[in-house]
Formats: sequence, C-alpha cells, structure tokens
Amino acid sequence: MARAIKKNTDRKPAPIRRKTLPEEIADHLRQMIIDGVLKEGDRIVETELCETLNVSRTPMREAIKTLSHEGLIKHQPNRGARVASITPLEMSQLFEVISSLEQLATELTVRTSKPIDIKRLRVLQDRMAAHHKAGERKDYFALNHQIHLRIVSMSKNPILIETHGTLMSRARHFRYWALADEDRWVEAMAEHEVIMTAIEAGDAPRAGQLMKAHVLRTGEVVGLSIKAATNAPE
Amino acid sequence: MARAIKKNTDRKPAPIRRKTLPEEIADHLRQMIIDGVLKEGDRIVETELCETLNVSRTPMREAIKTLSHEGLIKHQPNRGARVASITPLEMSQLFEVISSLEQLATELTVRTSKPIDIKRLRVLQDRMAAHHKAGERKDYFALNHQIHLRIVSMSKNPILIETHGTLMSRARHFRYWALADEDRWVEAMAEHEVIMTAIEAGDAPRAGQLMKAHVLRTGEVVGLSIKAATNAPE
DNA sequence: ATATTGTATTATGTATACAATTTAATCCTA
DNA sequence: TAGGATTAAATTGTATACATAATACAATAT
Repeated sequence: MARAIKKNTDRKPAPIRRKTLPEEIADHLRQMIIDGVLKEGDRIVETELCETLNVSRTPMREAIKTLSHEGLIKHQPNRGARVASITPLEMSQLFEVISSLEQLATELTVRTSKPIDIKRLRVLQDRMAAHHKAGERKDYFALNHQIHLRIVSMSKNPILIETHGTLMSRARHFRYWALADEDRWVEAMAEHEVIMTAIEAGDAPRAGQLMKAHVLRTGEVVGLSIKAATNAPE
Repeated sequence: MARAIKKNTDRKPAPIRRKTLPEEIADHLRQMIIDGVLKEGDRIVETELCETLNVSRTPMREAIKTLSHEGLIKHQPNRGARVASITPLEMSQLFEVISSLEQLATELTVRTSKPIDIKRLRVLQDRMAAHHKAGERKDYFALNHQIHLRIVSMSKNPILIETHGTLMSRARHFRYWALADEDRWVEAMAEHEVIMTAIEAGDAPRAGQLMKAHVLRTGEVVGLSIKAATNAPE
C-alpha cells in the first residue's frame, strides 16, 4: 500500500498531474464557444452549465472568470455573463495588435533561430503550399495556424507567446473566414511565400514588415466577412 | 416622467455603479505588491489575507485569480500562490513586448489624432521637461508615465490599451528604477523630446520607431538595475 | 390602456462547511 | 542517529447554504 504511494515521486516529475477542474471547465467552455454551441450574445447561466458539466458553481465561476479575462465572454456585475460578440471594428483592432506582436515575433525569430529550425519552418511552409495547390482548405488552414504559432514560439519570448495566445483565442472560429474568398486565399499564400523567403534570407526587418502587413490584411478580410455575414444572415 | 428616463441616455450611462468586492480586493492586493508589503516570492495564504482585509475566501480567491491572470502572482495547483518574482531577462522580454505595442500606439496616435490633442500632449511634455530641469524626479516620473498612457489611449484601440495596461502592471515599481542613473535620465528626456517632435511633424513611422527604441532601452536599464540590486542587495 | 409600484421569482454574490492534498512533525526501525 | 514511513496540522479545492441584487410579473391607479 505505502509503496504504491511512494512510486508517485519515483517516476516522472508530473505525469499524473492532470489539469485542474476550473481549467478543464474553461477548456470545455472555450470549445463550446468555438463550436458554436454557445453563440455570441448568449446568456451564460451558471446553474445550467453546472448541470450540463456536472460540477458545482465554485469551479464554474472560476472558469467563467478566466474566459472573461481572456475576453471571450463579457461579465456584468450582478447581471451575469454573455458570450462576447465582436464587431468588425473590434476584429480589425484585434488583428491590429496581433499583427504588431507577430511582427516582433518574426523579427526575433529571424535574429535568434538556428538554421535547422528555419529549415523546419520551411518544411511546414512547403506542406502548406501543397495543401493550397490541392485545394485542401481545412488542411491548409491548420498548417497556416501552426506556422504562425511556430514563428511566435520561436521568438523565445514567453510573455510575447502568452499575450499572442490570449489575443488569438478571441479571434476563434472567425479566422476561418479569412479564406472565404478564393482570391484572398491565393493572395495569402503568396504573402506567406514572400515572408518565408525573407526569413530564410535573414532579413529581420523586412520579414517583420511583411508579416505585419499580412496579418493586418487578414484582419481586414475577417472583419469584412463578419460584416457581410451580419448584414446578410444565413 | 417618461422624458426623465429618456434623459438618461443624454447624460451619463451609469454613474453610481461602484466596484465589485473582488475587484476592490484585487486593487488592494496590487497596491500591496507595488508598495512592497507583499514582496516578490512571498507566499500568499488565503486565510491570512482574508483576516487582514476582513472578507471571506471566495471573493479573495477570485481576486487572487485575477492577479494571477495579470502575471503579478504565480499560482500552483494545491500548492498556493506566490508573488511573482521577475528576472532581468523576463523584465527585458516584458519591455520588448511593451515597446512593440507602444510603437503601434504611437503610429496610430500620429495618424488619427486631432491637432488639438497633439497640442495637449505637448503641454504634458513641456511640464515633464520642467520637472526634469528642476530635478524633481518623482514629478517627472509621474508625468512620464502619464504621457505614455496618454499616447496609448490616443490610439483609440481598446484592445491595445487593455493589453498594454496589463503588461505595464507587471513592471510595477521596478519602472522607477529606470531613472536610477542620472545619465539615463538625461538620455530619456532627450528621447522624449525627439519623439514629441516626430509626432508633431506627423511622421508616424519615425515616431513609432523612436518610441520603440526608447521603451526598449528603458527595459534594458530596468533589467540592469534589477540585476545590480539582486547581486548586491541593499 | 398605459404607466407605475409592489411582490415574487430567479440568478448572482458571499460565506461557510466539507473534502482532498500538501507540508510538517513524530515515531519507529535499522 | 539517520532514514523513512505514518500520522497530524495546515492549506487549498469543491460543494452547498445563505444573502443580495436584478428581472419578470401582476395589481392598482391614473
């Protein structure tokens, strides 16, 4: 009996340490928002969600507070929380900030990365290009997202990485809409290729500038998509 | 009577709405950290603080979670929270991100502000210069802080403003240290003057670049100060 | 019929009680 | 006496009960 407990410390540092309950709930809520189970503007009633996920109000409230800090839901004192709705303007403002962060990330990445890591980035880029050529939107999107994240993480600045992650989560599923337009997709792919070339050339300022412009443009397109969808609902 | 209600929208929206308890506690904790009542690395025991502030654990835990999201304290599951300690490296990484945000803010401010608001900024700048000339460190610092905040808020991008605020709070009292060195103070003052000139000239890219460099430099200096203080404690 | 006030219901905010986990202290055993 | 396990204390995590504020509804008056 006692031995079994001791094993705990013998093996790995923290293998059995699963996420905390509030974190798991927060993840679940995020997914519900991304999946559209909770649509924007929807009222969030604590007790309802508690029954659904079979937890008590205390950890649920913590999770709600987390999402609130992340900007995914808006919380009014004594008046409950709602899934945050986002206007085209807010979306473009959001991407304005993200573009600036990615510009910095790109510059840092170019200046500090080892050649081998740049090569790994190129592999992703080529795979993305293949998906584009094959017209595989979903796979392209996944790779695209992965590349952006990779570049940010290659900056090796934890605060930058974290801040970027938080802001990106606000864009949620809307990012998909950036590729709604075929022309924009072609354009975005071309931009990525130019960015990658600049990175490989070690031209940090240029790579940064290009990345900023690319993300900024993405934000505009997403904003327009939202506006179009809002004015002419499905 | 109905008119009276209508007036509501004419004047102010919600003037009487006071802060919530968790928010007040969070403010209090932040101040305790800034004031050094809670020093970095200090263990945070919920029940102790609850007695001190005379509140129950529930709102206290919410406040702690808020500070944790802001990065002012670090929270380990089941193991409690500690006031976050910050290394020189982290401080410079922090300012690296802040510098990027302020670069963006400055560009936006230059491009979107009305002349009258630029003039108001100049007033602050001149007052700061006066304090510098008079050797009034504390007043200079207050004005300096105010100018940076003003420029960020003049960007009119709420997400940028909020993100910047959160990151700045992590720098807390350490920012004071940026002026520990007399030479740096003179240097910083000169940088501010050049930045202001670029803003007035409407040169957004240049103003942005200068601001970025200025903040970046500040971060380095603060980092060095921390390092010096750490190696040779008072 | 409309508007206003009072009441009931519902949901959120706070406090407390209980459970689980970590940290320490104590008591063995080699 | 040192090492280690076991137990005790303290602290965090979770659930629930209570308090308070907001909303919905109904009744009354204008």
